[in-house]
Amino acid sequence: MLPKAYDPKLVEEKLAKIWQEKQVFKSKNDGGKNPYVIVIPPPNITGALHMGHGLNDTLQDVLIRYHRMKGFDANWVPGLDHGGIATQNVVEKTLAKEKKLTRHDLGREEFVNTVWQWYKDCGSAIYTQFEKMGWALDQSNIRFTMDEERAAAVYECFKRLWDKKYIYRGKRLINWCVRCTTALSDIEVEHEQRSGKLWHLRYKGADGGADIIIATTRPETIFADSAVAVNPHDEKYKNLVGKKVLIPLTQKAIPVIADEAVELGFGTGALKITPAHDAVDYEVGARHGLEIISVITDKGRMINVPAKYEGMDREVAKKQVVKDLEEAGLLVKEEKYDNAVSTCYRCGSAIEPFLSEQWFVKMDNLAAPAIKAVESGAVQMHPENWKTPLLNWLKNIQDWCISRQIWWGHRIPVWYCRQCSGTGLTFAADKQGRTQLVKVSFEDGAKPILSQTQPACPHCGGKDTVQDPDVLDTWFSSGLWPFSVFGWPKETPDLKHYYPTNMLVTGYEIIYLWVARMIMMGIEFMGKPPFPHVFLNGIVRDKTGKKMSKSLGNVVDPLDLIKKYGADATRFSLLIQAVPGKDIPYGEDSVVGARNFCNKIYNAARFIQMNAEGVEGKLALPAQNTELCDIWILSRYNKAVAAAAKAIEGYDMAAAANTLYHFLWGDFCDWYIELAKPRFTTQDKKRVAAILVNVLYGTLKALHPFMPFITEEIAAGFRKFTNESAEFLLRQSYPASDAKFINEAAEAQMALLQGIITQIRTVRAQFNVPPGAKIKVLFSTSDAREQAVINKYFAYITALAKADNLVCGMDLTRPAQSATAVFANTAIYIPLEGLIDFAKESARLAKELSIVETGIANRTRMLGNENFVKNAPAGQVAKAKEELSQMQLKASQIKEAIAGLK
RNA sequence: GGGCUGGUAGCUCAACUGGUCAGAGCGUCCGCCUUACACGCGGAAGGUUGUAGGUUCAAGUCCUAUCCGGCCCACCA
Repeated sequence: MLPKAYDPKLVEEKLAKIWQEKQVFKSKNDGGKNPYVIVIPPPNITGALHMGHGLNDTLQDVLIRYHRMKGFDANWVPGLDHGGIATQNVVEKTLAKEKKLTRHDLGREEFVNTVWQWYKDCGSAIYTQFEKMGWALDQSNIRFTMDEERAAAVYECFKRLWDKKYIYRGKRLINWCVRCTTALSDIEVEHEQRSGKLWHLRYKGADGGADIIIATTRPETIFADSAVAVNPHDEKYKNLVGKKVLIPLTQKAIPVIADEAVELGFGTGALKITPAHDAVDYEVGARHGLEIISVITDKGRMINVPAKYEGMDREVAKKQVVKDLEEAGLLVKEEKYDNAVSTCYRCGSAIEPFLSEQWFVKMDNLAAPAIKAVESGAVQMHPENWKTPLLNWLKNIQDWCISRQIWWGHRIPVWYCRQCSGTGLTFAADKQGRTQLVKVSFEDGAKPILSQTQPACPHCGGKDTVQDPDVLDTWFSSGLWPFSVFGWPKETPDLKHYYPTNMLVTGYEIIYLWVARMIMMGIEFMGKPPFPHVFLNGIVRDKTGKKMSKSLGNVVDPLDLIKKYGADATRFSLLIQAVPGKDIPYGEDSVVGARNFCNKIYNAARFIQMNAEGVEGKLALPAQNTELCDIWILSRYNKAVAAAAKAIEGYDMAAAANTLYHFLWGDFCDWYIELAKPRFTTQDKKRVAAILVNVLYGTLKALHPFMPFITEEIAAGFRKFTNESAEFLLRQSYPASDAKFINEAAEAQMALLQGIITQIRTVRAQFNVPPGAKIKVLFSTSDAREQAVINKYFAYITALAKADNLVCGMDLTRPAQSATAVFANTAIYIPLEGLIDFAKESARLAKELSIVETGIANRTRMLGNENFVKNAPAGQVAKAKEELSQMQLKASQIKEAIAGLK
């Protein structure tokens, strides 16, 4: 005898191993089957997987397993992302915590080695999680964005873009994170409303001219001011344009200029122009040929400022400058002001607009065909409402800053010669006398060397070449993922067979960072978009709807859930809430519910097994069935399976999971199994067992993509009754719905019986009839068909409503001392001598009556409205008529019952 | 400033192209250890579908306005 409760621990670990050993997840590129391909959004190696991965990858797993069972060569390509800045930050933090070292203590080479070691540890932890979650990922086939093949792809991509002159180096004002000390691309910057202050400062007129008051949120940058700008149409300042004013604290004279960028009416109408530290100012400065003065270093410290402030942190300097301005009487006003602060998406520090030399990719030519692909529907977003934002982004695309001043990542494959100037490099000695790369310029025909490994200089033959110190944006390599995973640029058989992929499943928060880049790169290098469909999943939030974050302490760890409830329950709890595109508020109660469902499946199987064991041989589904509940369950089953498949194909996993959940728990367990119980002692035994086994087995297959472990485990025990030869469900076929089993008439008959049974149960509960007591019931109907059904299936009512001595006839009289219920056209009389509470019964009936009367009134009004009769579809009118007559009958029966009470 | 999105039972969410009495899970209440399952069984209570108008024979579903959330994009100091 099996234990009463399902214990996932006993099966999950075992099956996860067997699946890998027997290579159940391996795809076979042998031309036999159509491919169905999904490349995994490679998780960053920044730590353990979280619930977001749990959802995202489980959705992919459902699609992969479903298509595998549908006969496709389903290939879910596993892999990891090196994660650039994010990973470097994590490793640096660990290093600081564990060894009190910085990356500079280790030096670049040693640090990079440390990260590789980290990758090994963190990576293998992630692989273990893949297995524990039951994801059908072939572990022998893992890719990593930094492995050799992917590095080759990155190099090839860089080279081709360089050759097309899409990649260039330029001095620009870029987004700089002073904590990570690196440049970021525009989309790596987040905007956050922070409460701050707006200071009004007095800039005195030079040579006795008028003063100007400007408003700024960044007083510490006044030392970098090159001008004060006003709107050209601003009457107030018209006479001042061309004059000079003095920067407070330094008395440096700067011109007053007119520029449209200044908005009339905002603040004081005058804007200090600081080209080196503000994007707008940079443009204004360019238009007016202003001097660019940097006063903040890459670490966020003050430089080129009066000695007093030199070396101060920018935030400290801000306070000091305000204080000094106040003392100098030049601070006119200080007001509260909320403004959007740009922050680093990796560490949250305030971004500093920073003038520096960086590598860029020119994007407009890459975006154009991607726009076309999205507009034409060659790439479709699900849900569709993301199409517009994606298009808007592509249409307003900015050049992509791809260089990062960090150590972990693909090094920019550009080399310079230290022996000649042919590669565009200028060197100088720094304070310590080390030779530093100071300036790269490809003007004057200088050409750098593109190479993955150290080359000799093609210009002078010198061997003293040095590689560009920067690394590429981590998204540069992930943009190539859908084809780099198949070995591109090599023309491998896999590349041919599996590209383009069928589907991308990812979160909407990385549409621009990743999805858009893949589309552009795929078209550029492969000639085709990498996938026709993008399925966007929501974010898993905590149960109050907040984003899960370590700082809030509301993070749920999938591994904990697995330990407590099993992987199937963890998966199912996510899937049943996975409405396309919607965020999921996640609480532990949902996984408890899913765990209970697992137990329900297990126990249903246990029960069926107990009763099927005695039966010899196979249990084929009977071709002909005459018993109502058999016909009914087969009809329900075939409908459920069809609905589940349809929902999966529409990416509505919540609908699919719900359908199967309710079919199995409701129809199958609550009704069919209960009706089956008494039949085990009759001639019907083998037939019932056969239907139970087959419907259960089919349902297990239908559920397998959702809960792979428990379904595999149970199905394995039942396979001997079936004709299945394949050992694993993944190698068996997804159940097909067979229309010949769908029987609306049987479902209607069964619905009548279910309704009647429920009515009787309600009455029993209402009047506290002892659960064991059998009660007599009379059915009085005016409908011959209903009479026939009830008469024929007395047994169902006896069994499920604990009734006895049933009598069914046309228009019977209501016995005294009985409770009355009405279902369809049948009145149900339950004699309850001594048990009945007349007041209670009267109240119950009155309530019932009022509901029915509302229904009657509605339908009478509808049918009395000639526009309804004229305009509504004939079916609707007939339905209303039918309902009206039934309700009228019901009302009269209830009235009669009320009148007869006593 | 532009765009997207949501406001449905105590909670979390469903409801296909407008058409039964708006559903489920959890929670609550009542009764049950009925020989698969108390991680269970049976039953009940609970909703003017944010608000105000409109279109329609018919609206949670379409339109307008409005209030309250959430998100994304954008160079207003």
